[in-house]
Amino acid sequence: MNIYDISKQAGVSIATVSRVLNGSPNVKPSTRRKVMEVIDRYGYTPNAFARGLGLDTMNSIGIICADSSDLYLAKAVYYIEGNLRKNGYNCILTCSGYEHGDKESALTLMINQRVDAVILAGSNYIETDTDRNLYIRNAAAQIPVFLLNADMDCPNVFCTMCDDFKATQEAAAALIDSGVTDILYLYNSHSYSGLRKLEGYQSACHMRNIAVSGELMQFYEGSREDIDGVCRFLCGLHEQGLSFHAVLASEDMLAAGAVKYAKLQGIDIPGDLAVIGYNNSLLTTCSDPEISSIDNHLETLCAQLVRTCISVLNGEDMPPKVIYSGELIQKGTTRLPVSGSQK
Amino acid sequence: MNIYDISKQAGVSIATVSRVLNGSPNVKPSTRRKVMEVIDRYGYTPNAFARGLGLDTMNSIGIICADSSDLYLAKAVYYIEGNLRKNGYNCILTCSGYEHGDKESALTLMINQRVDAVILAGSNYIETDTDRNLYIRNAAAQIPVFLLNADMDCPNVFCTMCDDFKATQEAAAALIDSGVTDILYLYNSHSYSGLRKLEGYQSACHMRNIAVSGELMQFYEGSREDIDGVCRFLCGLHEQGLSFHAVLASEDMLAAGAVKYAKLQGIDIPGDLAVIGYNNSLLTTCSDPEISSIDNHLETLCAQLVRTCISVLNGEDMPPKVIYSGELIQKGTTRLPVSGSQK
DNA sequence: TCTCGTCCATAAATGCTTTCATAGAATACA
DNA sequence: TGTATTCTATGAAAGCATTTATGGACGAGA
Repeated sequence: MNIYDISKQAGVSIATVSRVLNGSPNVKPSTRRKVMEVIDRYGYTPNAFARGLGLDTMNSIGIICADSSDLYLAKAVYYIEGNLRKNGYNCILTCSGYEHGDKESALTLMINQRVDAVILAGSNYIETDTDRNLYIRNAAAQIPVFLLNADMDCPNVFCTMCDDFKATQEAAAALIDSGVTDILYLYNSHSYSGLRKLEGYQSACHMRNIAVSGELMQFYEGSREDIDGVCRFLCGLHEQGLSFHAVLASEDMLAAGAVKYAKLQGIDIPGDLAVIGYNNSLLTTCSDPEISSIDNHLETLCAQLVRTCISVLNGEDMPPKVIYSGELIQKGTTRLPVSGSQK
Repeated sequence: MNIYDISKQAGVSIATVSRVLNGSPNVKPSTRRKVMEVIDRYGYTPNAFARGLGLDTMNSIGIICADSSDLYLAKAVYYIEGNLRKNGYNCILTCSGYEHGDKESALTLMINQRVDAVILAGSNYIETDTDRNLYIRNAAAQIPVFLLNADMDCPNVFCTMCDDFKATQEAAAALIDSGVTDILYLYNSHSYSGLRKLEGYQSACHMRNIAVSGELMQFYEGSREDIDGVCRFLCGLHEQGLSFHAVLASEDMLAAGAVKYAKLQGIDIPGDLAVIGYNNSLLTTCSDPEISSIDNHLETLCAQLVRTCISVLNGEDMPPKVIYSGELIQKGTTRLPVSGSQK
């Protein structure tokens, strides 16, 4: 059943059927009714491929993320998909993993699929070595690229992000102001935002005239799901005699590991160890005590990102960067004066 | 840059370019080289829409789930997407929410997008009122439909599931055998698998000659993210004087709430309260003590589902149902003899 | 010389959108 | 009231970029 069949049944040309289908105003009401009646009778829906060929779009947008099962990225995908759907777009999802080459080929595949735009969810697509971002520049030469929580200067690349630097800096400063000078910064990603957070921590130390010790910046290499691994990792540091009275983590799961570690060692939280996570995810309320965490307003970020995306696709001029602030949500693992989260 | 341009540059016809592109054997090696060279030089990739029109497929498969940010469904989507990608398919993701009408329209949209097949991830697509499953039957009349963790008898519908009934039954039986006769069954979904689990609980009670009390089967209506809400809910039951020495939950987040409740009330786990969750998700290791949980081998399920899907698309005859067993993973919230998890 | 196989070009088919042209109706003007 | 002008509604046909069925040219083997 194609547009010819419908046109024949309705006694009009295919052009008229097409006009009816696409809501063109130049159709006599009686004709429209006649055509609609036939369409309904046969339950006809236009062939999306043919439509795509003619219009050079199928209204679909690619979402690439490293791992959509990650608590944070899963939420990002969910919010992005929902907003896109409301705007009449559908989403092609690909998980690229964390390997550089795989990220690149995922992007190429998307472009070959002729998506209208591509969204890279998660900052690990941007590297500090700018040469390695070349594949994104190449992609942006073909279709608009939207980055969530990453920053890059490139025409046709639009960034929507949280100021992770500032949020971490403020949190660290608040910890220092509360009297803790030995904050362990714990992170598990060399991604763009991962590094920005690290810099925020360092900056706070500098501002407060505290020496930044390499030992107090620890990189956790284990799986993102292995909370016990984090716990063991911290126990190891403990045994080596490393002393710290706060853990500032780049991700909630690391903070959850820190809480476990403290309990195992009989360390009082937040009395003897303050813990701050990042993302304010479900994990923070599952832990005991609940974990204080920096919320970077993911839902807002995603809504804004999609808004930018839609506007760009509509040919509007859009700012290349939109930056939001993060906010420390205090729960059971800190006891800081509230000003810590204010700007 | 289209296939005509390439054919002109290479001095062959477009048919030959197409043959080269699609790896047809009937091309002289020297011709193939010549064409490939031009293709590489111009970085030509065939237009996916035109290809789709000609072949009536773009090798894409729809994944519909209620909420891809849910811990469990996010994993499901991740595993399914990964397996499909390995097989050369790409995924169009839609989150339908839990409303009946929205589920139906999501499915219709997918079909109009001309996906090759559609995967419904999560059992809430199947309802006990079979009339309400009509939309799935209609969909299956057009393209193959694959259900994860749900059961339905319908041509062109293929089910891959865990035997949630048996897994819950065994867990409940093990609890009873350990001396607990007042098990609170806590659930938050009337979905197919939600009900199967409930029946498993009831069956175990029957088998062990324990009266099934309506009060001991509690439905939690709150958000799937509100662990504290579950805690409050249980505190409420406690205050009403309901007595129970085990919580068997249909989902880990409910179990996490139960653990919180016990701590708040000073109830010893697992001594005075055993807790069993379902899905064996990240939440189980975040909680303290870690939560014993039924693992339904989601990764295996998804791999099998995709295998079935690919086979069906290749025209192979496939069994309409594949059923796996669940397994109780004991952690800190139970102390049962190990045989509980064996069949 | 006939047959067969290999390799490739021509052309039809896929199902839409859209431009262009035009018939007829409606309006303007004398 | 008749003619010129504009609008409205529609059809014909030209894209869009592929795949594939058909058949022809050519060379090799019998």
